[in-house]
Amino acid sequence: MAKTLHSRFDCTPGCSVEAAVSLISGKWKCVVLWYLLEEGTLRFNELRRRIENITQRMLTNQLRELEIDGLIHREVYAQVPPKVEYSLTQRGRELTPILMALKAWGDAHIDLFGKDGIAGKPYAVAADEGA
Amino acid sequence: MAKTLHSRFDCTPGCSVEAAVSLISGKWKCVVLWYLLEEGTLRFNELRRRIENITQRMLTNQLRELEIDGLIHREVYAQVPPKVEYSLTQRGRELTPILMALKAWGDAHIDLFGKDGIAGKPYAVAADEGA
DNA sequence: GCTACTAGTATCAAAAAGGATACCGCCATG
DNA sequence: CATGGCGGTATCCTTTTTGATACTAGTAGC
Repeated sequence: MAKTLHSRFDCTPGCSVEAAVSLISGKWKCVVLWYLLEEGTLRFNELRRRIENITQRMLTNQLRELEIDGLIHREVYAQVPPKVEYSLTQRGRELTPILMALKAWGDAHIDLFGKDGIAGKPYAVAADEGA
Repeated sequence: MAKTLHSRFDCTPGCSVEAAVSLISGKWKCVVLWYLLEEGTLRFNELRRRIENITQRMLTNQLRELEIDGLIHREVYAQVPPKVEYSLTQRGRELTPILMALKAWGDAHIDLFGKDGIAGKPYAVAADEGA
């Protein structure tokens, strides 16, 4: 299977695959992206309540990084009490195929992740069908 | 755009998207996967020479993790000098759509990553087209 | 007056990831 | 005899990431 697709591959260090992965590698980023994809627009505490277990610091953190990377939009309303809404940018919405592919793969191989899921590390059960 | 896809989304903490991402989040993992996808089977030092800048320790490390996750196959030949061949498992090959989607996105938004690429952090240039 | 809500910060500590370097046995080559 | 290729380990250290906790300002409700 190797030789055929050879042409368009060029994963030198710093390639676009690496780059794209790095944008969604934060511990909670894909969850945030997923919720925003699902619900369109959410306020800070709405996200916080949905995600559960995430600390305020981490949520702020992940949101900031996603914003810096141009994947989400942050809308601040000059009110009191404060109101801040988060939504996907166009660029963020374009991640959809990636998220879908990830989900498809994850669902197909869900057996890898024991009952404790990815959080609890031991997703072993190596598959040696060789090459 | 939100309401329509609602049905098959269920990104609770530990969802399959998170899980899948975590398997390719290592610093060199997607590069390794890419090379194996491209070339089919490679020996340890062949990978090492291709990747450049990776230390022996990190390569061993990433390969071990990929093996544990069932994405690559490690074939040891009882020779001297030693010979160890790495290749993708079926499960690993099924990552292809993900890698492709990542590459497509990365290529489309390559402008995000300044001349120093992802390695040098500052991929700013936020895009505020709102939602 | 006390409480809670909003969307955060600040500070500290712990854990995980990554990097540098040196070393291993064994063989072939020079 | 020294060197290099092979596929790693072992050890130590630094950086990055994540987590826990406490704090902020201004308003509303009790």
